[in-house]
Amino acid sequence: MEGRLNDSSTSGSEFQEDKSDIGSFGHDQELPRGGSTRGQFSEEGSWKSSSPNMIESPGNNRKEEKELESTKAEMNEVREENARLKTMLQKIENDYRSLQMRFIDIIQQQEPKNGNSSSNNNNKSALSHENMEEPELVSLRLGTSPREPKRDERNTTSSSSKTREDHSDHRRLKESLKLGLDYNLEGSKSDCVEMVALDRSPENSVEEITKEEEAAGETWPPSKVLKTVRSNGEDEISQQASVKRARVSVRARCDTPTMHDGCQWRKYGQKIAKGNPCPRAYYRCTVAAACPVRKQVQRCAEDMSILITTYEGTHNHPLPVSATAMASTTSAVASMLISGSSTSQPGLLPQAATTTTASATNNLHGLNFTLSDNSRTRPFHFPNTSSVQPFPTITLDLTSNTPSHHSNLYSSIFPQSPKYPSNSLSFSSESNMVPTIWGNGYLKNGYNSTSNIGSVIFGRSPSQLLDQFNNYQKNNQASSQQVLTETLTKAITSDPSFRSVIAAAISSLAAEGDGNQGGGEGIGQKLKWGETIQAINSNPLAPNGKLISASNFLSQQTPLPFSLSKNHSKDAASRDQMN
DNA sequence: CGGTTTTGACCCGCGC
DNA sequence: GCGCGGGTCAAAACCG
Repeated sequence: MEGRLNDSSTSGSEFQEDKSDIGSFGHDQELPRGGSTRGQFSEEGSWKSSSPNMIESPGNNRKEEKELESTKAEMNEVREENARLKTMLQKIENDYRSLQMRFIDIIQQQEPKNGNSSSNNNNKSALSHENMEEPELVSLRLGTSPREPKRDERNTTSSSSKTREDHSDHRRLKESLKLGLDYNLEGSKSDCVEMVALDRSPENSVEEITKEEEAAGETWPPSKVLKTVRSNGEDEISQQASVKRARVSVRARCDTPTMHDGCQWRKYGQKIAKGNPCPRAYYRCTVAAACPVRKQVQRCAEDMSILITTYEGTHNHPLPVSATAMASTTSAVASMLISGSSTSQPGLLPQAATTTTASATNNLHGLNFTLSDNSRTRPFHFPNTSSVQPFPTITLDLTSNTPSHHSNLYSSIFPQSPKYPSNSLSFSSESNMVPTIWGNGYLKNGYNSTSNIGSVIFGRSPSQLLDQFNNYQKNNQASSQQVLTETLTKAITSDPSFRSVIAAAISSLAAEGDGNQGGGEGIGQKLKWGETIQAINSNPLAPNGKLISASNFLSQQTPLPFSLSKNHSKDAASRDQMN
């Protein structure tokens, strides 16, 4: 897979067909594994050419042998690194456990004092209290609350370490914990709702960053805000906002006009995009009036059965459980992109940043994803989307059973326009792990507190994912959700790579401090995974107490201070202002 | 009647 | 400056 993007960015669309099978190639999953942790594979012409599809002439055999050797060597390196990462993860888990215990102790001590002060505090107290009772039942909200960013400065040292420092400040303590990880008892519906009530929109967070407002999510209207920002020329704000606006694109086979992702959408526009006879539909989330989330839906011109849904923004409201799957997935993936695209690029993909190929592929413990830097290369045109991609875009491809095309679609579908010289991150369900499953519509009770829907289903083949997806669409039954939950739990607990991914997402969310991602995923995003959460939460911790950029953490184990890329923010900002 | 969809117009950025 | 294309707006039409 990895090679595909390279190919796509350098060779043009002709390669799409040839390499389309690479993804299903047996060791495809194996090779990338861990490769992402370094980006060593990024310069691999060798990497990609190891693919059988590349063997088109006898002369290639020799070359291929060499490449095979080098690839093996790389694999060994990667394995070693994987081992290191596992060790590190283990250590971090232990750290987290101790911190968690400490936190519980603190809560227990503080609880009697604070009693019933404010409603919010009540909520938090309740949550904390519940955590004490069942600390292992943790709900994870992959989005940071809008407010978090503000506290992020404090919390860049990680929520955990923060708790150590501020024993006296109960509220801050709780809030800091809320930042990267919301604790919640899954069993309590009301808790879920209230938790969400604490959520604030990402954009709000942006505003709050600058205005230090304490107002709740009322100030939301994103477009309004943006317009105001535009008029006021507050570039920084808009930049910050735009930085967050990574897009997550999901490709899946779907017969219906739009995928059922559990959210309510209102169509506000339709346009025929150049190069694709199929109209592109624009939807807004209508679950909440001011929800900034939008999605674009368009059929793939190459394969009409493939529906490309691009999500942008973060929900600023509680989501129905059935919607959290997609929301949390996109949020997590987007946050990975955001964090990785700016700061980690040099670390992750040194080659990508310096070579003309400007595209590199990696694999995250079997989670294939690709970082492509098209800032220098002119991505070949793909008929489906000639549209400029103002924001970094991640593609989740669930069409891996597609015999062709898709291999290169990641790069082609979302050619990073020169306009936005950032990395794009693509996931493929071709890997043995990954992606997403959707719920279908609302559950009867709105929020199903008892079903801890895993939003990301790993350890399944693409076809399995699709099957599950179809099941979801057809049946919309809690039973299948239960299956998913189990699958998720299993995957999470058994596969450190997933934990790493989630850790990346969380750490990036926390590290960004822009509070964008999260708000909304709120309640529903409760990943029931017991101790796994520990690893996730602790991963971001760097030795120096600072949060590691997710990608950096994953890629190099080297704690690097997180910083936002100005390039990104600027470019994205200009786009943002359009809204 | 309220919410959603449709659809032409409009705005904006970009490239030439 | 102009045209193009993407994205959004908003009035009208549609629907349950």
